[in-house]
Amino acid sequence: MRKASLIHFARQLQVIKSSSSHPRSFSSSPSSNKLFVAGLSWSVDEKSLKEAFSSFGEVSEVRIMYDKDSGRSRGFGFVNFSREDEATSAKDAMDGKAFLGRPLKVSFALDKVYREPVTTRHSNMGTTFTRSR
DNA sequence: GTTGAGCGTT
Repeated sequence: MRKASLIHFARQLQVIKSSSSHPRSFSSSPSSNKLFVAGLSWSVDEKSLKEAFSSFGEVSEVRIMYDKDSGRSRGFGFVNFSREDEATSAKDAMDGKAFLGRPLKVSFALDKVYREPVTTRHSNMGTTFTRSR
């Protein structure tokens, strides 16, 4: 068994466990406090997005992806809430709603949170080869 | 001065 496979499998298990540990509050979707927000206007920054989502709960983190070259917004970002019900209500309220002229597309974010660095170790005689992705 | 579905950095 490879290490990367174990990590992937553990992440899958965590999603299933978080879903099955709350049988009653299961709203037919992998609930999370992280929201994926797309359909943003090009001129939307993090502060305006946070101001828009702060009315639904306590926003802990807001990140908008900007282009490395031009520095302009790529039109999507992420909003972190302190509670899952806040994120759920915010998604339910803001999804499909217009924001600065464009219809917003809000959904739960995927757990692309930790990307393991590409550690290519040339040990002696190929002792340890750690390839990720 | 542009574009328009999507799942991101340490």
